[in-house]
Amino acid sequence: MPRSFLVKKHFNSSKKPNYSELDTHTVIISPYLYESYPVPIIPQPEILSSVAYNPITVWTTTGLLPSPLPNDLSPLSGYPSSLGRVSPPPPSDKSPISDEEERIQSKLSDPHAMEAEKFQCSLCSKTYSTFSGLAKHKQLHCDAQSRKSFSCKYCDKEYVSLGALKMHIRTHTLPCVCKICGKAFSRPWLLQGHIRTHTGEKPFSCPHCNRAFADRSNLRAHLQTHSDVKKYQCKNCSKTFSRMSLLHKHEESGCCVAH
DNA sequence: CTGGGGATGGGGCCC
DNA sequence: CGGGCCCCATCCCCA
Repeated sequence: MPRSFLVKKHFNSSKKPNYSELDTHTVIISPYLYESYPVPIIPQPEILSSVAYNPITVWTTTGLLPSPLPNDLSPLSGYPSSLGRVSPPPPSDKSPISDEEERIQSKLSDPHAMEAEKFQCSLCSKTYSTFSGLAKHKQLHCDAQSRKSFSCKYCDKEYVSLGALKMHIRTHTLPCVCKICGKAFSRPWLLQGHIRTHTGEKPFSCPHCNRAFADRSNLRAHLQTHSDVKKYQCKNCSKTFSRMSLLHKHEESGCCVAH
């Protein structure tokens, strides 16, 4: 489910950035974050398989989608397999237009080649028996290309800004690696939050009770339990819930059907 | 089945 | 433009 209006679903008419510049390097969080963790009981990432902990290689070497972090390497049970949700890469790499123009030029100079092969669009792989057919098709693409669009090479998502795309690509490359358990994250602050699960640090305290939380969102969810007013109401039975997910569960359990 | 905690993902916003 | 943080959402697990 897209959570941003920036995400565009349509797939053609994409503008490809220079991915060699987008691929980010592994980020190791400052060692002081690990100081309160007594003994690393799980192998350090540097002695673990580079295949397992270098997600970049997963897509570039296979082109398909095995799980970047095999389940048996995940030290913490019950992780939602977000990695498994990653969509497979598009079937073919899109080559620059200039390359294809070169190819077409060489075909024009070789009539036999023209008969033997079809003209293929570099953007959507559609093929045409004639050059003019391809040219017409590409005109449509050019119109579409005038609308700014940056598409991900790992999945079919598109973004209106390069920055948004770069941020998204981190969700594939997962450059932030936990030194303790080797789990990889897309952003440093996600890793920091994860490290708190090792250290037990809970910086977010509830003002109404003694509970503390490692994550602000979880504190916010907890605060709802102190509130008399539940934010989420079932449209059918008017029952209210403290969390959207609880309302969804309620609806899925058949309330809406029953009414 | 319900409610709540824990962990995580990911786009947006601000500096 | 990038990093850090915010906010929302989701999933899993357990009582």
